Amino acid sequence: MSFSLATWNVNSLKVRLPHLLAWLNTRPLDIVCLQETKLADDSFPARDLLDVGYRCHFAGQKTYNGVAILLRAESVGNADAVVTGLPDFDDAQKRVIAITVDGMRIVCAYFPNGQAVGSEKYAYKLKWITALTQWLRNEIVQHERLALLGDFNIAPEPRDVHDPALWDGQILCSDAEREAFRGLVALGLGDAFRLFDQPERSFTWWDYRDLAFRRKMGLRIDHILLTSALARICTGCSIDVELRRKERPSDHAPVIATLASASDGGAIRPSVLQP
DNA sequence: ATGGCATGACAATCATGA
Repeated sequence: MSFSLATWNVNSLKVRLPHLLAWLNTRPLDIVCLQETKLADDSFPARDLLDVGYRCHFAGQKTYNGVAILLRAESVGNADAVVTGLPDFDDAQKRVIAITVDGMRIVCAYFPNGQAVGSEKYAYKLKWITALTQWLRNEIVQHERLALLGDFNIAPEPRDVHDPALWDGQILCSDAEREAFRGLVALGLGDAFRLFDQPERSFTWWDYRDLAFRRKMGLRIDHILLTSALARICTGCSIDVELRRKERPSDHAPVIATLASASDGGAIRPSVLQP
């Protein structure tokens, strides 16, 4: 038996709801983290998702940001210890929701974009990531099995960028952002995608403009990070680019990680977490 | 240096994204 975790920046859940429902019908993922829902909580389509078999937890606002975690009722238990927002970081922007379910801590995050290196939004981005990292340091102590999924708005390495020279030092690729990403990894988290051999030019976001998707001009900025206890039972991680091909797509494609169920005993493959 | 495209709020442009 296996268990799947996914993350997808939908760029408006209102517009992308048909895509999401069709996707979940053909591919029954167990836990799905969404970002940029852009919906106030009283507008969240909980009914439609329940009709296709998912219970939802969400923290949203009108127009901007907004995060949600969907749980497949058939295979996943009830959520506990729901947290929205970062403790000790006063912020009106809805970017974080965390739950405990089936012995796992699931953290869904929409990192700030940062706009431009040196801007006020860039400073906010770095401060926000510092607050996230501080909070997770304690969460990881309390939850051996923790997954951080979301739109990180960081391309961790040059190979995560279609044109590394063009993007070098730019927003999403600056030294401070990449250092912040390594700071999260240093908590004891592994990038699930890099636990496995992957095709070159694997990306999760492509600009709507300039036929960027068709020209394979993308960035890998959406990630699934796992503690070693989960990385040990992770059997695969991939990007579902098919959703980016559809009519009126999100500019992001989902990332999916597959875990062996705890009952399988775990030791599927050795941990390859970086020190 | 700027716009390209998409979304939402709002009612013609503007903020934001990455």
